[in-house]
Amino acid sequence: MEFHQVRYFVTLAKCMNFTRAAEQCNITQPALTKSIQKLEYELGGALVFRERHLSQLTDLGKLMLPTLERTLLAVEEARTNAKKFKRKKVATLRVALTPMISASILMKPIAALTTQLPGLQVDLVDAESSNVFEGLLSGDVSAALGSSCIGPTPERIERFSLFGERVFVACAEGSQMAEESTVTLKDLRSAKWLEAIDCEIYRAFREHLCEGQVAQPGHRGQGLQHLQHLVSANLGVMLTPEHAPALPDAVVRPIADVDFKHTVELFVVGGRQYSPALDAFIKICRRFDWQTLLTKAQARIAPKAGPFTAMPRRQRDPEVVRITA
DNA sequence: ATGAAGCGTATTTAGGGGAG
DNA sequence: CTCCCCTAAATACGCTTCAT
Repeated sequence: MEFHQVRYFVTLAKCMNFTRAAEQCNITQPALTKSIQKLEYELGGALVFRERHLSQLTDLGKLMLPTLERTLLAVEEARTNAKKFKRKKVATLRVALTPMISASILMKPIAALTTQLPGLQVDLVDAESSNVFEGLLSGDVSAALGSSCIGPTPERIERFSLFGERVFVACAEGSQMAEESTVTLKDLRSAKWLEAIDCEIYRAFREHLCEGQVAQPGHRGQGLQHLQHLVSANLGVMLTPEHAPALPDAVVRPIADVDFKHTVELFVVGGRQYSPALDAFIKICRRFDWQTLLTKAQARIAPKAGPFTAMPRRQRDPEVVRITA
């Protein structure tokens, strides 16, 4: 079955006149007749009762019409979309963020990207650490931002380091923990601990530093924002990366006895031909001045948090644990 | 180069309707 | 009732395009 046969039949079904249908299809009447005959032969029965002024669809014709109309619409829609895609009017770039990566860091890169590719649509989606690579490999997302804490990647995943940063603790303004300029692991062990679900940073912090002792799980959330609201309501404390914007009712404190650092990385599938949007996105992310962005983030929280380097405390643990993911 | 498919022109076939 | 004209659909044949 050919597409033009479908088009001719649908046109014929609308006007029920071979000559007029042919005119509308910009062909001659014999050409239309032949096409309809061929379609009828292929479908195994007449589609139209030829009765001059009283021509009408046969039962088979009536049965076929809705399906063939949908086919025609689908093909026309596909053609339109293909044309738009060629003109880059509806291109989409789908980027996943693991739980502790704030979308705020992507605003300037996305602005730069849409300047380069007007009409580009960017979809930002949440991803859990355990299935972010699955999403990349299946093509569900084009790129992902996550932490170096995520560990080894599957063979086909390519990773680009964007910037290194420290990980702090956020607590409610006015809470006991907020009174000190730094917090200790001991403080954290006795605090109500808010945890991000399926998050590589939390996993690294718990497994490598605290040997499971910190976790007195309180409430849990799927990402930064959920936990930040819980912190603002003084329902517990959370880990927060340096780049993350803080809510007004929360303060950020360095962990005195832990120098917890990680690297924010960009993940894509290697060996694939990148779309123009993904190619541009990778280049922009790799060239972007992340340090300026981090400095601004530090300036935002510094007045409350004090200096980021571990501050001497009256009763601090003797040894500073240093871990860099 | 060749064959298949699509299409166009010219012609044929078939039915409806009006005039004589 | 018959003939003629008009309209609609089908057929014959040839040309063009395209894939192999």
